[in-house]
Amino acid sequence: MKYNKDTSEKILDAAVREFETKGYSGTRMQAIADRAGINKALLHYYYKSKDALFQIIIQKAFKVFIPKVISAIDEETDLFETIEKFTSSYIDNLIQHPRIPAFITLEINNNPERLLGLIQSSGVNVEKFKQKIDTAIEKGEIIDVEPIQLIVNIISLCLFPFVAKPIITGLVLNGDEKVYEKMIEERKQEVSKFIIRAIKK
Amino acid sequence: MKYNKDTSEKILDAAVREFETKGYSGTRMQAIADRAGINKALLHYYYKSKDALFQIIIQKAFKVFIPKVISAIDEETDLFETIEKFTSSYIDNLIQHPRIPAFITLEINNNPERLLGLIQSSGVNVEKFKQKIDTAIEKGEIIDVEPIQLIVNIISLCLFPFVAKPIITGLVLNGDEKVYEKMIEERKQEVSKFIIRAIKK
DNA sequence: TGCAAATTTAACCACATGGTCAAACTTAAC
DNA sequence: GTTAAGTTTGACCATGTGGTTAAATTTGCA
Repeated sequence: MKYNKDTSEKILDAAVREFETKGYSGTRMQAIADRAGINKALLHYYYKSKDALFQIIIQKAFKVFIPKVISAIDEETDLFETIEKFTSSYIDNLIQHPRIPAFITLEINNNPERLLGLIQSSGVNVEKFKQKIDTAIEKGEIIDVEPIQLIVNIISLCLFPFVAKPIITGLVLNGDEKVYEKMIEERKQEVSKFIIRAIKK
Repeated sequence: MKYNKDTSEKILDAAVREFETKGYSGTRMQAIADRAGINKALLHYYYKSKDALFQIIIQKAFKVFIPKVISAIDEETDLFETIEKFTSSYIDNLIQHPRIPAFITLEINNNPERLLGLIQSSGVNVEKFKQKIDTAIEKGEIIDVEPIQLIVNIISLCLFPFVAKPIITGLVLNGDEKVYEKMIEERKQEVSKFIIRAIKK
């Protein structure tokens, strides 16, 4: 018998919760242990250091997203369908893991090197998407846009509502979480409609 | 003679730098003192605690933005002009204070209560903007959109590129800061064009 | 110049934090 | 039940942290 899978999972769950809300430096090993219902020494028995635990969690977070992102872009469909598939599946994924964007934002601003390597080596390929945009422009399907601007727009519209959930809920929606959730759900359709309307000839 | 304005400013500058990049819990009083070229006791002589210093900096950050945001929305112009004025002046402001969005995002996810009160009491009024959108729909100037979705879209397109600067620069722009700056500069025009094209009838 | 107030400093404190360790406990196989 | 490996624990340590204090230095002004 080796590591107890159950305990190991419990720790990971607890650590994700703590890191996602408090960030790396705001998270206390004691808090993770408490949340997992174990003691600090056991925590260090399973994961040798705070840094190691953090690294593992970041990697898991990326594994959730990157493959889906890639598959949407890679498919041999036209630009409009790509945008539709990408935004809806991306937002859908984000609904299931809503705290990840804020977490990544937090940490990438704090320690860009640590995360950038991870993202870059994960195989996301923006070039392919740029080419699709260029092709659509040549074919006269969309207006003449700067591919980078369009890509930034798409990412912004998908991600920002998750990053800024407290601001949106508190400021625009008077603190109503239900309205927030409904709005996000609608965005699975609305975002691509909005984008396509903005670029279609 | 009372507090030395110069020293006080130097401390504030240093503190802003530290808090903006490291967040509240990641920031060390010693680091602020070092950056300001003074020692820790003097730091506490000017600002009684880390929390107090942080509070002052947040309030300053808000004072920079809120008034400009309000003035753009308040003007008695039509929706299209409001969007143009708002996005270009907002992005322009962000260019001058590029680290504030990430800073606010970090802290609002960490401690929503502390910041939300501040924002809410600052007099930002989303209702006025909603009404402008409703009016434009009634007049048939724009297609039938959910005002909240449009507002979230506008904010997302303005803010996200600043929040996610390291991701965009690293992943989409191959680490080229100059390209990033050029792209942001162009967004002062591009964002409103994009939005208006998406909603204009 | 002398003095009182403002400013700056080095040394210090209490406490929190990440991490360790040897001992105790569980478990499954023989 | 004995044993040996894996698992869990309380007590502990070194260091880093925000914050204090009393004494020294500088400053403006009579």
